[in-house]
Amino acid sequence: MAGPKRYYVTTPIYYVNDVPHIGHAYTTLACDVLARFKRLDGYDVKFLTGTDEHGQKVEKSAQDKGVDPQAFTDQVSQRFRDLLGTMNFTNDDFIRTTEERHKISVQALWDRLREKGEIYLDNYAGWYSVRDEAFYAESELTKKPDGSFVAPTGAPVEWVEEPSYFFRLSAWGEKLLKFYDENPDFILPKSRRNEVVSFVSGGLQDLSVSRTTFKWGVPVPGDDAHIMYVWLDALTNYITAVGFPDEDHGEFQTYWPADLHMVGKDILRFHAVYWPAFLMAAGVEPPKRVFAHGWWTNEGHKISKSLGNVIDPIELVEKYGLDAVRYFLLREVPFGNDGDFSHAAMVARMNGELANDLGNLAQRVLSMVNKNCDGAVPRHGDFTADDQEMLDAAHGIIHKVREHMDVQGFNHAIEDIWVVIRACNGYVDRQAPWKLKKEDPARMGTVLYVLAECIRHIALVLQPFMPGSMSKMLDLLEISTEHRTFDFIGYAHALEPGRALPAPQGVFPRFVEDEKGD
RNA sequence: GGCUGGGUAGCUCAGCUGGUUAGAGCGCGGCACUCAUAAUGCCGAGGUCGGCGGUUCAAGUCCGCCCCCAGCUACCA
Repeated sequence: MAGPKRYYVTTPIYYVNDVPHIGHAYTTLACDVLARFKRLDGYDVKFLTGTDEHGQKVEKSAQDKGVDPQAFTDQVSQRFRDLLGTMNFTNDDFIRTTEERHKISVQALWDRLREKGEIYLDNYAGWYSVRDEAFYAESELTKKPDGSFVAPTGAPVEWVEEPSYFFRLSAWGEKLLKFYDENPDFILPKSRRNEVVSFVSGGLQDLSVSRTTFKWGVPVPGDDAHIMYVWLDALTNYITAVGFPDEDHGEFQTYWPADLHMVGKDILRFHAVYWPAFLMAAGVEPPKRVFAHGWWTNEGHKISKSLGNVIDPIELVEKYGLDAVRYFLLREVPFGNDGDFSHAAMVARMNGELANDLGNLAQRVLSMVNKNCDGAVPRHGDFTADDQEMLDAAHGIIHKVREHMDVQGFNHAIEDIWVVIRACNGYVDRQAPWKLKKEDPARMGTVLYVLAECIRHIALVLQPFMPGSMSKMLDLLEISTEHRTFDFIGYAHALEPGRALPAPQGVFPRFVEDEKGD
């Protein structure tokens, strides 16, 4: 092994006050596929997810239910842990901001920033709406005839001042811009990077990093009247999970800086501006990449709680099947863009690509093998140019997929795999093994062998996307579980002629509409 | 308003630093095949490449202006 192959990927920690929805599943899915891919590719992977459990809203929700915040978060964070199993996610750790390890970590980071003079005490002043429990910028307010101001929500606001600690973010603008410049792929996609650069170029103000208006959070060391700002608290989870503040040993040495923080576009700024600034200020290396993905709409409509059209990932899985959903979410849309979830599109992908292209390919090939080759991997003769070309295409997929995965180009990776799947179907028709059966049985064996090898490679590279289904497909080829990493790509580990195979079973059934239609 | 990215076949989109008849998938039409999950393969249908003007021997591909769409324009997460 040349150099350490390690990969650290994170999801945001999800706010426990939310109910898990498709957005959460989507973010974590992308990370899961990357984590699985890297593991199969020989990397030592750490895949982290978790829950953000502090803040005023949580405190209030707990109060409303008459339970203490810790009991409340214990309960609601479970919903996020349940989703992991439903989606077949393979996180290596699950962090909660209410854990002791995290409190130690955040306070250590705070002390570090304080010692370096990056945090100072001052007053936070602004227009506050008691009704909305939020501060508003003056530009957001509307002036009423009587001279008072009103929030965008229509709520009255008042000018309030409270003591607060501030982080000297204003001092980090130039350094951030230099960092972005030296690390052009730090923020992906490119369009998001532009937005962030433009935002930072516009100048930064110091950031209020403590609150005194509620208690549910990590206390500021040495000043219990203050609770740490939720984002400083939340972002730190990424280093807590690798053992911070112990930077000299164990996981921190192995995994930090993280290779990728996967986030939704709504929280890009926190990850691409505040977080690297906090870290640089504390003398800790920033992560290598932040990728901001897009949002889903539902049948063309924006998703919102008030519209009641929130998509529940569990319902999707029950209706379409887990791997079909995993496939759809990463196939349908160029990763980074917004996408639309629709029943019609889902069924089109399921039937057109999974059932017809891939499922049927495996079924037609394996049925012929089962019926005409004594139910065993066929023996093959010399390969023709056509055979060779087909095999080369199958062997070569990994290179293209790897390139795409390294920039989170999931849909492109899948597209390139499908090019080979379609080529296989074309090869089957061209070679017509059902004719060779009568004319040249030995040649038929060679053709079916080539196809079985192609299916093996296709299944290998698709494992990260559809682990359950590809496991079945590899079972049909009698590939042992130890022979399913990318080390087994190529001739050296080709199928062994004569090995008995089980009777084929369909891996991707077609989706049939109910009589009623929905 | 400012900044950024877009407007290419019915739909979703590729088209790198300008150069032969503008591509893919889906959908549609026709043909072939019958191993397979009413699956597959082949062929085709001709889109003023948002509009106008310009640079060039040559422009979706560069420049200018205009129209339309989306995102960003700081401290709820």
